[in-house]
Formats: sequence, C-alpha cells, structure tokens
Amino acid sequence: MENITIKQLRYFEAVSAQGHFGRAAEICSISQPAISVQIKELEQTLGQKLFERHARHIRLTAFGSVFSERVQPILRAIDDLSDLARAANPGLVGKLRLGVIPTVGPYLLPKFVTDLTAAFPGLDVRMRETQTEKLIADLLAGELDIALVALPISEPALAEVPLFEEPFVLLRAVGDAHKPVPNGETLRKMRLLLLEEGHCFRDQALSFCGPSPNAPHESMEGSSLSTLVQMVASGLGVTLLPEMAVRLETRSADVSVARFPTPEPTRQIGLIWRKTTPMAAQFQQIAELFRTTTAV
Amino acid sequence: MENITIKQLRYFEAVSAQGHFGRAAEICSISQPAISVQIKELEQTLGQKLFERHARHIRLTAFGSVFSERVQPILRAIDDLSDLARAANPGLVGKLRLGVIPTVGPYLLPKFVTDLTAAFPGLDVRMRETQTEKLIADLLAGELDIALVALPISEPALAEVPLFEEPFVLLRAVGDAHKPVPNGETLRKMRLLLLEEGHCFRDQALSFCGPSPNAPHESMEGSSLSTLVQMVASGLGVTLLPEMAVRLETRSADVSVARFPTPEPTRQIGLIWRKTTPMAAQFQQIAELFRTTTAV
DNA sequence: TAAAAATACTCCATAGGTATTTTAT
DNA sequence: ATAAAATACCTATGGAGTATTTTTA
Repeated sequence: MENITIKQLRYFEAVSAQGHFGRAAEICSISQPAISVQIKELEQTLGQKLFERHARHIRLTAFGSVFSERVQPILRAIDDLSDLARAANPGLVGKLRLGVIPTVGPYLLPKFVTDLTAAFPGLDVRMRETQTEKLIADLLAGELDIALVALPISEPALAEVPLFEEPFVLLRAVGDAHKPVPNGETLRKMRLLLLEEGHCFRDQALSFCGPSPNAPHESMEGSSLSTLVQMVASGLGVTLLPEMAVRLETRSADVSVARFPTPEPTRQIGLIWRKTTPMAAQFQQIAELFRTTTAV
Repeated sequence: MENITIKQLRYFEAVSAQGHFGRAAEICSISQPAISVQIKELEQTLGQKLFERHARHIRLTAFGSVFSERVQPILRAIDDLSDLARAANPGLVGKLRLGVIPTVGPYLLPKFVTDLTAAFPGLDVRMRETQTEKLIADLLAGELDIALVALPISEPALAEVPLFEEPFVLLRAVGDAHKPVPNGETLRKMRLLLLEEGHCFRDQALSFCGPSPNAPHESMEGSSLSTLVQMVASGLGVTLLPEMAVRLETRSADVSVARFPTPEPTRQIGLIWRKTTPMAAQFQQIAELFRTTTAV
C-alpha cells in the first residue's frame, strides 16, 4: 500500500541475517513487535511474502532471497552516501572501523593506531580482530571500513593496497640452534606446529612446505602464535613466525630464531576496502601514513 | 543528525532536476516548505550543502553533483524492488509505461496496445510519444518501463530486442510516377523533404543518401510524416516514408509510392529497456507477443 | 521590488513501545 | 508446553500543510 522505506530494508536485512525476528529487533535496538510490523508492511507493499515463518526459526522465501540480493547493494550504496559527505571534509574525521588479522594485530596495531590518531586527531578508531574470511564478509556487509590483512585476497569487490613484504623466520627449541636451517621440503618432514584452520598464516606456512594434499606429518595446532611459541619452547616441534611477531613473542620464551636462506618465505601485508567506498582517497592517505611511519 | 530517507533522496532528485524548489514540490505533489525542510534536513545529516541558492534559480554544489550521481542509481534500484515483486506474479499486471518514437506511434500502436491489453487484461498501459533521445533519458530516469524505437541505440545500460526490419519507400508527386526510381546517390541531388532535427528517421533517410557532411541540397523540413506527405502532394519535392506509414498517410493524399530496388533502405524496429529491470522476462514476453500478433 | 526559499505554527499519520494473544512444534 | 511471531492499543515524533518572513539579484 505504502512506500518502501530504508528502515524497512534495514530491518529486512537484519531479520534475514538473523533468521529470527527477536534477535534482529535487538540488533536494530527496537522491540520485536516493531520489527514484525515493519516487515509485514514491507510484505504488503510488495504483495509478496519475504519469510516463511516456522515455530523456532524463519527462512527467506524464494522471492525473499532474490529480494535480499537486490537490497544489500542498495543499503551499501546508501551507507556510502554518508561517507561521501565525510570524504568531502578536509582531513579524515569520524568513526573508522578497522579490521585486522590475528597474526598482525598484536604486533603492528599499537603503533599503527597511535600514528593514525596522531595524524588525524578527529578520528575515532574502532578495532575488530578476526580471521580474513570474516573480515572480508564484514567489509562487504558494510560493518567494517578497512582491514589490514595478508594479500592477495582476490575478492572482486575489494581494493587491495600492498604495504610491505614480511619474511617468516624459523622457531626451534634452543637445543636445535646449531642445526642447519631446513628448506621447505625438509621442514615438511619435521614436526611443524601450525595455527588452527582458518588462519591465513597457517596456509602461508603450509604453502612454503610445498604442495601437499594434507597437513604435514604429525602436525600439531595452536590457536595463537603465543601458544605455538610456548609449544616450541617445550620441545614439541618447530614453527614459523612472521618477523614482526619475533620481538614480542620470544621475549620471555626460551627458543631459537633463524632466518631462512633466500628465497625466504614471506607474506605481503596490505590494506583492503570496498572499491565503491567514497572514502577511497582517505584510505589511500592511511596507507601512505602507514608506509612512512609504521613500516617495519 | 538523523538518518537519510528515501523520501529525502526523491525530493533531492526532483529539486536537482528542476533547479527550483517550488516546481520540484509540485512534481512531488507536496508544498514548497515541505520540500525545503526535507532538503535542509538532508543537508544537515550530510553536513554538506547540496544546493547553491540564488535569487531566481538554484544550482547543485560540487558536492551536490557528486552526491546526485550516487543517488540516481540508488533510486532506480529501489524502483526496481517494486518491479521485482510484480515480476514474481504470474502473467503481467499493473502499470506499464510505454514509449514510442513519432514515426512508429500512429501506425503500430493501435494494434500493439490492443493486442497487449487483450493478452494481459491486468495491464494498465500508459503511452508517451517522443523522440529517441528523450525516450532513452526517460528510461534511464525510471520514468518509462519500455520503449519502441529504431535500433541500434547503443546505450550500455539498455537492452535492445529487435522485432522486425522495415523498408522505406519513395514518395513522389503523381506526375513523377513514370520516372525511374532513384538510388541513394541520385536522391541526394533531388529536393528531399525531411523531418526536422532530432527525429531518428531523418538521420536514417539521410544515411541512405550516402555520406554527406551537410544536409542535402535545398532540403525542406516538416515536423511530422503527415506534413511531409502533404508537401510531396503539393509538388514541393520527394520524401522517404517507412512502409508502415504508407497506408495511413497516403489514403487521402495524391502521391505516388515506389519501392526501392535492393538494397532497399530499411530501419530495424525493436524494444528497449533498462538492463537491470527485474521485469526483463515480462518484457521479453511482450516482444514475443509483438512478433506473433502485430508483425507487419 | 519581486520571486523564491526559509521559518513558524499546527495537525495528524505513523513508528515504536508495552501488554497480550495466537501459532506451530 | 513453550518459544516465537502477531495483534491490540497507546504515545510521541516528525512530516506536511498554511501563513508569513527573510533573502538576493
């Protein structure tokens, strides 16, 4: 009967993401009846049901999911309108939601964030640390502005700006310090400690060991680099560590650090953001700032 | 301060199209203060002025025109959401805004519209006859759903579906009926009557006469095919006529009609619509219907 | 000074809240 | 029987109208 409103579209997005009116209402900071009413009105306006209501959960109808695919880019474009206005300001102000992968976060962020807020005093930096896959999803969903990750990420909707190339070093028990540094192939036969599934650093370490259909022989896993270092110190095996993590992680652990001979294994650290963001010029500024002040 | 609303974006589009708050208000069927308030709120939300106010007219600011470029595709995408729901219905119902070029309108439309409403009784057909350029602008602005034009139009955002190829015939005074039918080159040296600038049929006729930097020798112009026919009957010159116009236009005029030898000059008539419309499947149905029932 | 936009105010439609009922497993 | 959505009802915000003032070329 009436007209579609942005509010309805946002509520619709929340409900379809949550699969639940109550939780969606909470996320939108309104009551459950309010969201029910708005969804109902939207359905009436469209003349089509958007959700199948079941007792414990709801699901998008066939029409609903086609609708959803069109709604999402619209909402992102509307979000961008506000950023367009921000981008028109000189400098860089307002909220910046920054994502970072766990194997970079603790080592680079303190200085990065310090430099960033020093350079742009009007900036309100919010942080989120999680794995690459989730960061990408959050960027695409408009829940993050920018993320610091290992490149390439190969998502067509995202722009990638490389910052620097970082080598991996070998971490061994102190007793092994005199042994020759293994190459990738040799490493593969050793007891290599890895981060659990989902960390891009795990895959980068594995790929250094050459093509292998499965994880290497008798590998063990940890959920953070700190844990891996402790495991190495306890003689459970060897691991790779990004160079930026060496100082912090080996400070209080009794382990031996060795550089690999060239070609060293490396990863490329860079920034990513949605290509359509009107803040692209500002994000480039951030990349520049990073290169000149934070670079390792 | 608050949130951007679709209403504000629609008002903004109207004001920026009209360059005038009052006229924009009229188009939106609201009062001038209402639109002023909404634009003001939008400007406050964005923290940027959208318009420069002058005494007799207003103009987009630099920011306003960047904003406008982003707003337009958003509004089109929102318009498409309603069509998405329509497209989910079986058959084809609701309002269909059909555009047509002047050199097709009077000859094809009566039967076309009859067939269309017969095949889809739920359809409410609205018509607009004007020149190709304006039809394209209206399609892109979401003010038309579909248009019947001469192809190609080569607008990347529009889909083109050819319907049929139509020959042009030569119209001469009856006294010239015995003379040989001229080819394009010869025609160029005769007194060729043309439609005024802006009609695609004018350009098609001219192109048959071969490459010519200027209009042909001593040409004269009319604003409709009927006028041209009357001019020919009065011995002012010769003209080309699309075949579909012959029956209606030569009924009461004393002129001679002659086919050209092959290669005949022709034009291709087809339908165009925005590529992103969710109604594409329905529009294809219309094209099919046209081919099977209205074809010449 | 005249055309056009902004402001002041009033009113009503509607979005959202609370309390409650209905529905589906 | 229970979790979840829908409905009923009330309130308050804000969008839109009319009347008027301010602005600027």
